[in-house]
Amino acid sequence: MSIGPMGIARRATISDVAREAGTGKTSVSRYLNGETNVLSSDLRARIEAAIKRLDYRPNQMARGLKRGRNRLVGLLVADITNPYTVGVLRGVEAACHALGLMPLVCNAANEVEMERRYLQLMTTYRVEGVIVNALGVEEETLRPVGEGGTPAVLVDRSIEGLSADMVGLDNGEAVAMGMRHLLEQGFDDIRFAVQPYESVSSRRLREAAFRAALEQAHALRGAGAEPLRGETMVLDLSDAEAVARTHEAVDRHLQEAGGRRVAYFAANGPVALSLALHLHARYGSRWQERVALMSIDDSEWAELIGVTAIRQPTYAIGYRAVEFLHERIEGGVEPAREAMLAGELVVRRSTAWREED
Amino acid sequence: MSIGPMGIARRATISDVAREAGTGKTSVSRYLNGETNVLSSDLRARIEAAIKRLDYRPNQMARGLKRGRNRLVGLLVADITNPYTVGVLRGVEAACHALGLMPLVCNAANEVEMERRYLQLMTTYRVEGVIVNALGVEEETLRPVGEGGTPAVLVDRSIEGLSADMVGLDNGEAVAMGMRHLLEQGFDDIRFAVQPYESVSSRRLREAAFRAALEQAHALRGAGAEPLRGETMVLDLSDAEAVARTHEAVDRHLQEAGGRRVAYFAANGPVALSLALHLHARYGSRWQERVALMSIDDSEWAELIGVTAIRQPTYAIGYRAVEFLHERIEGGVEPAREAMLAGELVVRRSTAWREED
DNA sequence: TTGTAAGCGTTATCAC
DNA sequence: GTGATAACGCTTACAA
Repeated sequence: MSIGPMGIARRATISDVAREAGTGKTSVSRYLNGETNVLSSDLRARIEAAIKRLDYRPNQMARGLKRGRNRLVGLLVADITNPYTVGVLRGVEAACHALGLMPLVCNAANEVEMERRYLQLMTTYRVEGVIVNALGVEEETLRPVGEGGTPAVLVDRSIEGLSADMVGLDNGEAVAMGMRHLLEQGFDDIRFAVQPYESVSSRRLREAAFRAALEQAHALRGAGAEPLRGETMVLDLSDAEAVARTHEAVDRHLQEAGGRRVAYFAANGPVALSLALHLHARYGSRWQERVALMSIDDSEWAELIGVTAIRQPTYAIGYRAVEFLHERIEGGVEPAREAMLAGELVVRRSTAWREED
Repeated sequence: MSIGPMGIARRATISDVAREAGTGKTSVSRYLNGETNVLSSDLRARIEAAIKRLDYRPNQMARGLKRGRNRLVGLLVADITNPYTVGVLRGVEAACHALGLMPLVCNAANEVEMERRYLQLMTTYRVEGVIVNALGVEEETLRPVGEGGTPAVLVDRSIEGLSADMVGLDNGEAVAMGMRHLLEQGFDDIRFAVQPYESVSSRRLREAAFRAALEQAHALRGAGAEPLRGETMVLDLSDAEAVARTHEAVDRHLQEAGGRRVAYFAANGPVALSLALHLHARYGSRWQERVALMSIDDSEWAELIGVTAIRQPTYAIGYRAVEFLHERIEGGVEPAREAMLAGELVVRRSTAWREED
C-alpha cells in the first residue's frame, strides 16, 4: 500500500505493480489471470515480488467492468429472522465460495416495497444472477431479469407467470408424511395452521396437501368409523389483531375438544412459534398435555420442548439454488427446472405421546 | 433494456441514453447526479423520457471506479446462525439503507480462516468500510485496513492492539444487573457458563464482572452469613467432547447440590441453549425445577420456556456501528470511540420462582 | 515472450 | 447550458 498526498493511503493499481516490476500492465494482468505459461520465470518472479511489496490486490470492480462479469450474485430474502432463511443462506454462501462467487445478501424484512427496491439496487451493481426468496415480488419486477436479462432462481416459492428455475421442499410429500404420522398416532382432530396462502405457492401447496390427506383418510375409514375432524386455520402473522383472533379460535377449539388431545400442524416455523407462545402463555408450561404440536421447519426450541418437526434441507436448498444459477450464468439454456427436496420427519414427544400415557 | 446480437439482452448504458435523447453523456450524467439546475427543462424532459424508455440504470461499478467510492460496506460476522448476529445484521441493514450504503454480508461460519479470506475478498471489491464481528481476525489482518486504509468498526469484541471504533453491550453493567437479580432472589450457588474467554474481549469482560459481583456479595455478607458458592465454568462449543465433559460437570454439580435449586448464568445465547438442551435431555421437561437458567441474549425459546434473559440491543448495536463507520468514511478523524449500550433484564419464571413455590 | 493501445460505463475538466 | 474528451483500473486484441 502506497501513501498518496496528505498521508492518505491509496491502494496500489496494476500500473504501480507494472512499474515496480519494470514491465507492462499486460504481463501483470497475465500473471493475475494464471496465464503463467506465457511468462518467463524471471518476469514472473519480479511481478510476484512487486505484488507482495505493494500488497497489491486487483480491483474486482474494474475487472468486472471490463469483462462484463463481476462474480456478484444477489440473494434476496424475505426475512432473515426466519431460521429457514438462515439455513438457505448458509448453503448459498458455501456454494458461492466453492464456485468463486460473491453473494450480495439483501433482507427485505417482510416488506414488499423493500423487495422491489433491493432488486433494483442489485441490478445496479450488475449482479450476474439473483436468488430470490421473496414475499411479493411480482412477475413484472423480475421479468426483465428472468428473460435474457439477469438469470434468477426462485427459492421455496414460485412466482405466477414467471418461468424460472426453482428449488424448495417437496411440499406434497412432506405434508403427506406428517399427516400419515399424525393419523398413525391416532389423532382424529387436526388443525392445519398456515399464513394466508393464496399468494404464496409453497403455502398453497401445503394447505392443499393437508386437505388431500384428510380426504384420503376419510375415504379409507369408511362409514362406520369414528369421525375424523380436520380444518385449515389461517394465521396472519403480519397482523397482530388477526393473530389474536386466531389464537382465540384456538382456545375455543380446545374448549370444544374437552379433555381430548388435539393436534396442530403448523405449515412453517413462525406459525408454530406463534402457536406455541400463545399456548404457553394461556395454559402454562404443561400446555402440551392438551395439544400435540407438529411443524414444518425444525428449530432449536422444537427440540428443547420435544415438538415433532419436518426438517427442511435448507442448506441443500441454498446450495442447489446457486448451482442452478451458476449454470445459467455460464450460459445454460435449458427450460426452467424445479428441484423438490425431501423433508425429514423428526418425531419427538409431542406426537409420540398419546393421551393414555 | 435493448437487445444486442443473438437476441441476448444488454443493459442500456449512459451512451445509449445520450443517443436516444439526442444529447451528450455529460448532460445525462448531470441529470443522474441531480445537477438539475444546470439543465434546460426541455433537455431534462428528453433525458427523463429516454431513461424510462430504455429502462436505464446507472452502473454502480463504473461509477465507483471513476469516483473512487462504490457505497459498498462489508459486514463480516462470525456466525450468522447466532440470533445475536441476525439482530445486529438487521440494524446494519436499516442504517445502510438510510445512509445510501449497500452492505456486503459475509458469514465466516466460525472459521478463522474464512474470516481472513472474506476480509481480503471485501477489500478486493473495494468496500468503503468494514464492520467486523469476528472470532479470530488478528490485528495484522485488519491493520492496513484500520490505519489510513479502509475504516473498520468492531462489534461486540475488540481486537488486541488495534484501535478502532467499537460498539457492543455494556458487559460490566449487564452482568452486574443479572447477578443483583440472582442474589436478590436468594440464589446462593451460581455457575457462570462461558465459552473460552481468553481471546474474546466480551467474554473476558463478562467473566470478570461475574467474579467481581461475587466478591462484592461475599464482602457484603460478612462472616456469620450462609456461604455463597460461585464458579466459572468453561463450555467450549467448538469441541463436542469438551462440551460433553462440561455437561457431565453440570450433572455432578446438581448431584452435590442435592435437592437445592442452583442457578446457571450463561454468558450468551448459544451457551444457554447448549445447557438447556442437555438439561432437558438429562432431566426431562421438568428440569427447571432443579436449575434456574438465566442468560445474556434473549431468544424465542427463552420466552417459550420462561427463562430469564438479559436482552442485548442488537438492532441498535448494528445501527450505531454503521453510523460510526459512515462518519469515518466521510473523513472523520476522531480518536477511536467506544459505544457501550445497555442491556435489558427480562425476568421470567426461571428466576422469579423460588424453591418453596 | 512481451508490450501498446483501445475500450468497459462512468464522472470531471475544460472548452464552447 | 451543453458537449467533447480524458481519466478510473482493468482485460484483450494486435503487434513486435
